[in-house]
Amino acid sequence: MASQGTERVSSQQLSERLDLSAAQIRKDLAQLGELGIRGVGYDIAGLVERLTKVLRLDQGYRMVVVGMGNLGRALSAYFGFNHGAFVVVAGVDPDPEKFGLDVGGFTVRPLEDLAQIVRDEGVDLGVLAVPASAAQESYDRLVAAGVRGVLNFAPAQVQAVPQAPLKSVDLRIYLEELVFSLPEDAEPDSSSISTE
Amino acid sequence: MASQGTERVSSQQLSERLDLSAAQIRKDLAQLGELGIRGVGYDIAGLVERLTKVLRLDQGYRMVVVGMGNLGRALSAYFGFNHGAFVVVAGVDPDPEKFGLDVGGFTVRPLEDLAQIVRDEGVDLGVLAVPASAAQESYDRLVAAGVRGVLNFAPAQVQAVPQAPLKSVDLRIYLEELVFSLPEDAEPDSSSISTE
DNA sequence: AAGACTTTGTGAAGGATGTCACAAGGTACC
DNA sequence: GGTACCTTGTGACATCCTTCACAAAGTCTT
Repeated sequence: MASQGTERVSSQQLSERLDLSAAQIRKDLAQLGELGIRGVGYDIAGLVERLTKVLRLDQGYRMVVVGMGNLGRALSAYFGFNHGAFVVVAGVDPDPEKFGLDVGGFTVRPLEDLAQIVRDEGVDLGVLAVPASAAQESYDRLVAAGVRGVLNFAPAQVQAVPQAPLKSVDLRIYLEELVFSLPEDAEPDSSSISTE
Repeated sequence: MASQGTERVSSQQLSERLDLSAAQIRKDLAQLGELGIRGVGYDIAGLVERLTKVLRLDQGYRMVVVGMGNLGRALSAYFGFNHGAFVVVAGVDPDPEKFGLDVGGFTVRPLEDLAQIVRDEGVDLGVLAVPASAAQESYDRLVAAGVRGVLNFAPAQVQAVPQAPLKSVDLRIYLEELVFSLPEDAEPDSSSISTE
């Protein structure tokens, strides 16, 4: 909305866009202070500014991607092209054949250089795009190198420490959620689920 | 657990693994019928079987990936290697330079062939790995071709029809959630959030 | 400037969700 | 077989979250 030049928005309009009730939106936004003006609505620029600050997106975050396979390269491109608060500054891999490979923006460097890269580049966050078997070790390396948080795409249980929060994203879950939301075409045994 | 040969599990053990209360797990599982045995716990094989059925993962799902850029290829590999309920059977792209490109398992085909591919290959689901600007059109094409559901990775608002549910995954959200969970090192203006 | 119309912020009510605690049912060991 | 010990399933309770409804506050038109 802001990029389209709109100046104001009502909770009613937001509710339609976000598929929430208008009351819900007002309650939520009121938590951040009195952002709206009665009879008028919310100032979009003001909302963006306040939310950006509350979500801590008013500062930049520098990231390193661990694992430069298909997923690692895809994530680098996905996050790297972003002109927002996030920028991928480096990618590492244990495979020597990948060293020096250009992935648009930077070249792949050895996993061993991780600590040095984090220090030199001022890296804040790590992204795990490694096989499940290497997830825990990679997380530990990132923490030892000094990152403040880690986003994990490996389907593995990783034990985290409080100094470096871990957020895991298992893409298969979304496929499972999707098939569960599918309209069921004549599935007779579903009656046992929806008991009262 | 099943692949490790464990036979039984208690709600207590599950609660530690899943970071939920034991009572919560019992309440949830009890919804699916009396799966456990008092004094013993839950039979893992039985749980897996019941959950697989309830989540509708007892049937296979064939998928086509639209957009064979970095992300499309990564997702194909990610989902395709999966020996579970999901398998990627084809990938399409509008760019003629990509036609015939081998991405492990299949070769990239023209976007125009989509309808035919869905018909011939018995495709159930579509995966959108296209730029945001092409998301809506790609969704419409998938629906016209006859898929039953779509998983969208483009950061765009896509209007869906009830016959083909849409699930959108915006990877940037997870970065934002991660930074929000970061321990705040001396942020003085956060006091206005946690009022009372 | 007065009245009709909007739209926010918010107490109160209602609904949904999670926790507690215990009876019922099962195992294991002597 | 009896006793001590587990563990599930579940009503009752507590807590959290959402919706409702309306006063307060602003705009616009005449």
